[in-house]
Amino acid sequence: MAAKTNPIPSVWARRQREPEQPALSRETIVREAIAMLDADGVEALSMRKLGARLNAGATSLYRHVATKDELIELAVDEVFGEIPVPDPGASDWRAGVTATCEAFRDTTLRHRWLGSVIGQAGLVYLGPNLITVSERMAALFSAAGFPEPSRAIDTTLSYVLGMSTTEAAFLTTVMRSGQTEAEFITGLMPSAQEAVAGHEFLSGAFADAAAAAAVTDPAELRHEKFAYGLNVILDGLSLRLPR
Amino acid sequence: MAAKTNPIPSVWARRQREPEQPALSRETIVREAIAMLDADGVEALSMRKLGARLNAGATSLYRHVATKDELIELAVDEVFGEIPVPDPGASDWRAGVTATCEAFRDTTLRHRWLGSVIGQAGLVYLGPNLITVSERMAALFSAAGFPEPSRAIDTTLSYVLGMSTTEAAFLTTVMRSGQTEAEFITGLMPSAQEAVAGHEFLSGAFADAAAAAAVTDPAELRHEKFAYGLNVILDGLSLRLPR
DNA sequence: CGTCGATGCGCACACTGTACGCAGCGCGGA
DNA sequence: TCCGCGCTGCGTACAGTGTGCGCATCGACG
Repeated sequence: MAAKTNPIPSVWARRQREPEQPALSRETIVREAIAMLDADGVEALSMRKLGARLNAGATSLYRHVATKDELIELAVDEVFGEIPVPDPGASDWRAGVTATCEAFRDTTLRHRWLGSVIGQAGLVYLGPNLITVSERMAALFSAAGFPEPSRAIDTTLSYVLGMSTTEAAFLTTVMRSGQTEAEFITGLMPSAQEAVAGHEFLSGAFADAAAAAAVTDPAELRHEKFAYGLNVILDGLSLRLPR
Repeated sequence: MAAKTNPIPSVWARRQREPEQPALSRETIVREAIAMLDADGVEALSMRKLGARLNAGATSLYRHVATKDELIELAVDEVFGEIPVPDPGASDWRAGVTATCEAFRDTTLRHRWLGSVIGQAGLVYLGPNLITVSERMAALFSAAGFPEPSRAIDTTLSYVLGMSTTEAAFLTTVMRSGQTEAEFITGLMPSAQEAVAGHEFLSGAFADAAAAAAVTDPAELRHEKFAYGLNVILDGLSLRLPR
């Protein structure tokens, strides 16, 4: 406080204080926003809290980012940058596409807010990283001989998006409950049981699911479910390969 | 105002005023909420505005609905009630599943906010109408002889959800622009062109898409894309039918 | 007629995104 | 060396949000 009311004696001492503090920049803002989103979800991200986290006022952020929505767009494209897509020729097209889809799923599960905001704004972002992912997937499908690579991309990514979003939302509610996934599931069973009561076919499916949950790690079950659907799609696609 | 400060003379006259006004009930609240959501999207729904629309105060709604999120849950399940699922035996299983998925898509496009809120809360709603849809789809797949109907359901619905969500988000931004879909697309082309410049495969796909857009109704193109992916999935599934 | 439960409402609180105008710093020109 | 200007950050302010709380009213029932 004394330094503040009388800045002269400490002025150049303070200059040297934090040479690594990069002030405010679009990159640090986006990075920290992603950290907050990862930690507490999309409704916990507020400009004031983000500013505080960067030792800045809320409105300072607006020098680097036009609006909160734009910030989120930037965050979305940033995490799309985490998705690696193998080169065609590095392997079987199926292996390449599978790896890409798995990476997409991993990213969505690592950043569980992705599903919500994509639901609000769609995949229409056109951010450079998403474009790169698309381009490399197109290369994969083209090299495999698919006549309409973009159709294949749309089909696969829609599936991956829908499934991962559902998974991410589920995991979010699990985490909010403070329980492990297995605990949450067993806790949910009574009401689920009741919900499917009287529904002939669902009761059967429910029984099967309960049996499976009793012996297998829930995360593994989820992954298996994801892989099943992905294989269905890849099978369907390969029927469309010429010859 | 006179009537308000001195209510006596008009009191029983006023009672007869609007005998059809059902006061406030959970159903009317949900219905009106859906209307607001349809009109202006999820971020335009506020308890105060909804209350005003029902000639009520904002907090009155809380007598019938615990929280805004719960209200949205109710709205979601309500619109799921619009999805008809044919009986097994009414037709080919493929036709039945296709009809269901088309209905799901139609509902999502009619209520374009669905994608956003499902992204936030997942398909974990367990509302009665969604359960009914699942049950009837399970019946469809079971009757066709699928050994694991729930796997088939998860795969198809994930795809439909992902694709419809993306479509809905796109349509929302189109509407916000005040243009028709075709206008919007042609307006978007320059920047899209620029975005894919330097990306070999995407440029090809872009050229194809532009050519197609020039001769065909965009809505039809979207539907075709949806149907393509759905057929891919159904093809993949039918490989899993026992013999 | 008296009471009670259900319903609606006004107020208040904490919090949001963001427009606006001011304060300070560092740098280019005189 | 000094001046001025543009860039950055901040404090204040405004309109709007979800919702807890306690009061007023009103219909039904004992």
